[in-house]
Amino acid sequence: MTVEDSDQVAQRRANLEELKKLGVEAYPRRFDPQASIEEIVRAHGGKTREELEASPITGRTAGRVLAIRSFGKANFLVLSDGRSKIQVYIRQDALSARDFSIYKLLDFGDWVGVEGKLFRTKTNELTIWASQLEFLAKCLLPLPEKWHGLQDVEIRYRQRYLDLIVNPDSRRVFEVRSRVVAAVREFLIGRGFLEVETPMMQAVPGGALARPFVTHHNALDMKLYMRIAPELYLKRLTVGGIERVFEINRNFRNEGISTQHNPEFTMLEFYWAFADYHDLMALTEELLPGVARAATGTDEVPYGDATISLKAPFRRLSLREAAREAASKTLGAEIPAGALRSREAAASIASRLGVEVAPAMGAGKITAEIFETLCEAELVQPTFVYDFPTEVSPLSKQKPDDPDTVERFELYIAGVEIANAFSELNDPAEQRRRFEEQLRQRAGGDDEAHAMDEDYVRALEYGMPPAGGEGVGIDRLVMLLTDSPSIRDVILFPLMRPKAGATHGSPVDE
RNA sequence: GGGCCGCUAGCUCAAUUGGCAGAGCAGCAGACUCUUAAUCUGCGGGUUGAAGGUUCGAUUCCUUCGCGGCUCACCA
Repeated sequence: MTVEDSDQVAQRRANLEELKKLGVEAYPRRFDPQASIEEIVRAHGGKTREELEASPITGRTAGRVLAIRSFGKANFLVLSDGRSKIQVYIRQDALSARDFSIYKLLDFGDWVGVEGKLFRTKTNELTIWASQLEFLAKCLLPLPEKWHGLQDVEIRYRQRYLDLIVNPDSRRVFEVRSRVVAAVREFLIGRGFLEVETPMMQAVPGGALARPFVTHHNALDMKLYMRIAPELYLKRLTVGGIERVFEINRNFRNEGISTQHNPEFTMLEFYWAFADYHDLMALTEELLPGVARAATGTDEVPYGDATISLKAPFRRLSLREAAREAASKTLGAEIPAGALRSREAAASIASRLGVEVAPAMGAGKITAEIFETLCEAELVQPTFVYDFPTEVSPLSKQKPDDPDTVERFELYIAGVEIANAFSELNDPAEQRRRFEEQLRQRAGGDDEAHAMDEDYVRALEYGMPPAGGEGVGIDRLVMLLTDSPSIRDVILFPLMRPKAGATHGSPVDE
């Protein structure tokens, strides 16, 4: 039996028909609430019974019916606007016969508008004593149970609207998310950054090492890629003289799905002319605690069993040193400094650690693998991991005294990479060499290696100012700030495999 | 893609060794003029994710498939 033909739905349809017979419009055009439920509760929730009697207040609001408690001639509704709830007292002798008939035909989930004086019941609950009841929309399908709510995570993700109706915590997560994005914008705009939008569909997908989604433009008959990063476009804008620029938008990567990965995810990227990666660390130490306070009220957030302090300064850890120390500890033998610089030594250490080494991987990539395997999960409190091998960083600027190392850091919190930043490579000749090296990697079977982008190199030839650039995973930041274990908990409509027979989202224009 | 786990009424969950598929909430009928998980009385509600197999008999055991969760790999 499907939901749609259950007896409960038949009953709801019958109640709707009864309403129509009474001359009640089933789907009226509008209602004019004087205030939302949230606003009424905020404005008057602190008033005592005596205060409400002394200076009567009329409330006019609307919401979804989440509970009905009936006593014959005296009845209570609970209305919700998704954030707050308010009780409505439905008394037969206070309402017109029509309005009381509407009450009797209500089902859980229906939308109604009410008007009446605010008072406190014997049990001291703020309540609207309804003098008017308007029917606003029918809920034809039964809602999840009122006490346990909706537990089935699959339905929570597929039918987010149900989750939002019955699980206030879910609503809270997306309100925090909205405040995070707003706070990031405010922070950057306040420091002179210009917000822009760059192409989501690109002929050459670049700016990250990842596999793209492919699509096709009919009129131009050309292959297009959903972007994996906005990086190369934003840096073109710094060439154009936009010295501080940022974008908050979606990236698309055709890779696995996990608690930390959704195929489309939201990224902040910003570029700051005349700054380097040290400046970016300092800015990040301001940005994150500020955003946390704006979104949640605190910069010390619970996450799982841990309490994460986002207060500056963050710990700093050299990637090679972290990998060397962790490997020494795991193997029980001190690895000499510099050993990870040699491919032979690095490969030997990796194989002893059980880290897989592909033939095309150089010392740098092997070191990065060792770091990810041994260290990542241990970095619970905010930690800048800095100075990456050049091999894994084709767009970053080298250190002046060490061409095998670039000025790059990643910020780890709760074992997860939250941000990735570097001093931007702006030497076109060196950039071309890096792209060519990536092409060799690609020829060697690495289909995540970076593609050549001739126009980007040309842009650098016009002169890009020295700049620092950083990407921050907004979804992961929101996970952290809402204590959410899965990225799907912070994305309203995460990608799900369609159910067999489902028509939702099927293409109609082919 | 691999491994492990799950899928039973609208929702949340039971069901002993393989032996009549149940409860609470929701729904329906009734009582009740301040309840708040309201209460009380009575009544309906199932292709146990799908298809096969074993068996006198399958929610239970076996096979395949679907969807999901966790995890490993890849990645941010």
